[in-house]
Amino acid sequence: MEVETLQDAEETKNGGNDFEENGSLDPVVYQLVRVEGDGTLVPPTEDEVLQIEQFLDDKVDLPSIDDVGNVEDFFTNDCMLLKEPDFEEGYSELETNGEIHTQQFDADLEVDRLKPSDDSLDIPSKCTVVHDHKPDTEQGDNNIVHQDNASTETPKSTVLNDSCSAEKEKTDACSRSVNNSSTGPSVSGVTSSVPDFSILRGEVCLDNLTIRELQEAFRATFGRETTVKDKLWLKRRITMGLTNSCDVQSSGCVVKDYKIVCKDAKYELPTIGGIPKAEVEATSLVRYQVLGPGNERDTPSCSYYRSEDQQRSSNRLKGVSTDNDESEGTLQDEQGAAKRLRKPTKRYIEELSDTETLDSTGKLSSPGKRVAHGEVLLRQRVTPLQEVDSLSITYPTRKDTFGGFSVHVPYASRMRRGRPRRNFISFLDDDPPVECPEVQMAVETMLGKDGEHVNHASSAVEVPLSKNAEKKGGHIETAEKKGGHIETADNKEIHSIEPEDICRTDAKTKTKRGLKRKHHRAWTLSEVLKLVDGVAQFGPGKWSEIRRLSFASYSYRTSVDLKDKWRNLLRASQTQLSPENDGVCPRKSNPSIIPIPPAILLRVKELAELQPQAGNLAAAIKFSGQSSKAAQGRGSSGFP
DNA sequence: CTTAGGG
DNA sequence: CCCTAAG
Repeated sequence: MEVETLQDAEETKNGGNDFEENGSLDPVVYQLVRVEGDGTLVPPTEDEVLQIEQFLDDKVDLPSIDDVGNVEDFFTNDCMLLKEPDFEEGYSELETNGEIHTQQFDADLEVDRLKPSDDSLDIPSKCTVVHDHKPDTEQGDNNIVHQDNASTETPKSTVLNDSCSAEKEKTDACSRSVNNSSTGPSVSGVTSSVPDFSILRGEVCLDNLTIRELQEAFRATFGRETTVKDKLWLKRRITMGLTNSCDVQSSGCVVKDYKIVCKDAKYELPTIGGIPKAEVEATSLVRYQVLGPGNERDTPSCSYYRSEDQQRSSNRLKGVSTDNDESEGTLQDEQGAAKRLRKPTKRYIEELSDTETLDSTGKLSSPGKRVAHGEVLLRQRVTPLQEVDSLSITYPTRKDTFGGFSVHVPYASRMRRGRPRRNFISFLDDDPPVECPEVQMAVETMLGKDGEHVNHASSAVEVPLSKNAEKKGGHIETAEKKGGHIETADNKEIHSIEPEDICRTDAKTKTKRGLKRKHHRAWTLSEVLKLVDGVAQFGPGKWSEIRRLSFASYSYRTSVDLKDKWRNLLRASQTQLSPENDGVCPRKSNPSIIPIPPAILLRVKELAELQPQAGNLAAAIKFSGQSSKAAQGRGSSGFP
C-alpha cells in the first residue's frame, strides 16, 4: 500500500481517527511470537522485539512503501502477530486493523508536522482539522488519480531501487520527450543525468509548471525520474518531498528556493535560520551542477583537487572572492591547527602493531587508507561454528535449538539476547514483558502516562530513510494508547545475514564486550530534516542543543548520533551531488539505499559552507573518505 | 557530560 | 554505531 493511497483514504474519510477520539478503540493487543515447526509458540527474543520495536518510532514519510505484500510475507515466516483474544483470526484481523492503523499513523504524521520544533507543547491527539482545507472535489479526484498512477508509474521497487531502474527510466525519459510535446522553457529535451535543480530555485508556483517541468522538479526533489503525467500528483509529490510531509496542499503551493511556501503562508518549512542563502545557493549550485569541480577558476592545477578536498571547501567558504591562493601546505597547516589534535587511540595503536605483524605492507603513515584493510581483517576473524550450504549461498550459521528442534540459524541473527522461551503462556496473558528499555519507554508513553510524550511517541512512525528494498518485511503500525503494544516485523531479516552483523557479532565475542550494541535505527527523512534544520539553527557542533530542542521526541538519538549523521550527510552531499556520479548512488549503486533527496543534500552543503564562514575561517570542515575521489574531477569540458 | 574524530 | 580522547 502506498502512502498516498493511505493518505487519500484518510482524506476521503477524514474521520479516520474517530474511533481514536472517542476512546472506543478496540484494545486489540498483538503479541509477537515465534511459531515453531510443531506449531508451538515461543516468545520472541529481544532481537526480534527490537526489530519490531523499531517500527514504533519510525514514521512513514517516504513516498512509497511496500506494505501489503510484506504483511503476507510476514506470515510465511516463523514470526507472526497474534491477536490476543483469539489468535486464530490473526490474519484477517491484521489486515483490517492494518488499514486502520495506517490511517492512524498517517494522522500521527500530522501531529508530528504540526508539532513545534521545541516539542514543549502538548499536541492534541487528533488532527482531523488538518485536512479540512482540502477541497472536496480534489479529494475524489486524487483518489482516482493516485490509483492510476500507482499502476502507470514505474513499480514501487524503483523507488527503492534507484539504480536498477536507471536504464528503464532513461528509456522512459526518451519516450516521454517524444510523446510529450509540451514545451518547457527551462527544461531542455535532453534529459541530462543530473537533475535540474534550478527548476526549484527562485519562486516557482507549481501550478504554473508544465507536466514536464513538474517531472523535472520531481526529479530534482527525489533524485529520480517519474513518468507520471498527472499534474496534481506531481505537485503533491513534489510538495511532499520538499516539505517532508504527507499533508500538503494540492495546489497553491509555491516553491521558493527548494522549500515549499504556501500561498496563504499558512505554513512554511523551517528555513535556515535567517541566513541569506540565495547567493550561496547560486554559487554552490552552479559550481557543482554545471561547472563541476574541475572548473573552478582560481584552481588551475589538478593536484590541487587531488590533494585535499577540504581546501576546496575552505575556498568556497571564503566565497567567490577566493583571492586566497595559498599553497597547499599553508592551507593544511591552517586547518591542522584548527583541528583538535589527538593522539592515536589505544585501539588504533593496537591495530597498527597488529597489522604490522600481519602485513608489513600496511601503510602506517596513512591511517585513513587502512580502513578497507581493517575491515578485511575483521572479516577474516569470523569463525563460524558451522557452515550450511543453502542454495549456493553459504551462510555462517550456528546450531540452535527451538523447542526441541535443533536447527541451524544464521550466526549473526541469532544473538539471543532475550529471555528464554519459557513461560510462554504468561507471556501472552500478563502485561507485556518489556525488556528493551526503548520498548518500555514507547509503551509507557503510549499508555498516556506521560502526557507530553504521548503524541510524540505515536507520531514517531516513520519509514527508514534507507532500507533494504529487496528484503524488507511488513510494517504496519498498531500504535494505540490503550495498552496497545505494537508489533511489526521485518521477517526476512531473520533469514538474511548482514556481513556487518557478522563482523560485529564476532568482534563482540572476540573482545568480550558484553555491552549490547544499540539497536540500529535507520535515519528517516524527517529526522534528517530535523537535523539539518537544527544545524541551521544552532550551527554544527551544537549537537546537544540540537538534540535537546529538535530531537526531544527522538530519545534514541544521541548527540553523537547527530554528529555522526551530520558527518555522513556532509559526505553524501559531497559525493552524491558531484557531477561525476551523475546522481547515482556512489556505493556500487546499492539498490537498497534510498538516496537522500538532493534538495536536502543541497541544504547540507549550504550549511556546511555557511557555518564555518560565519565563525572563524580556519574552522573549515574536513571532508574525508571520498573527498579525494570526488575531487578528482575529470575534464573541464563543462556541462551545457 | 559534551564534542571531535577515527574505527 | 562504537570507542576514545580531550575539554
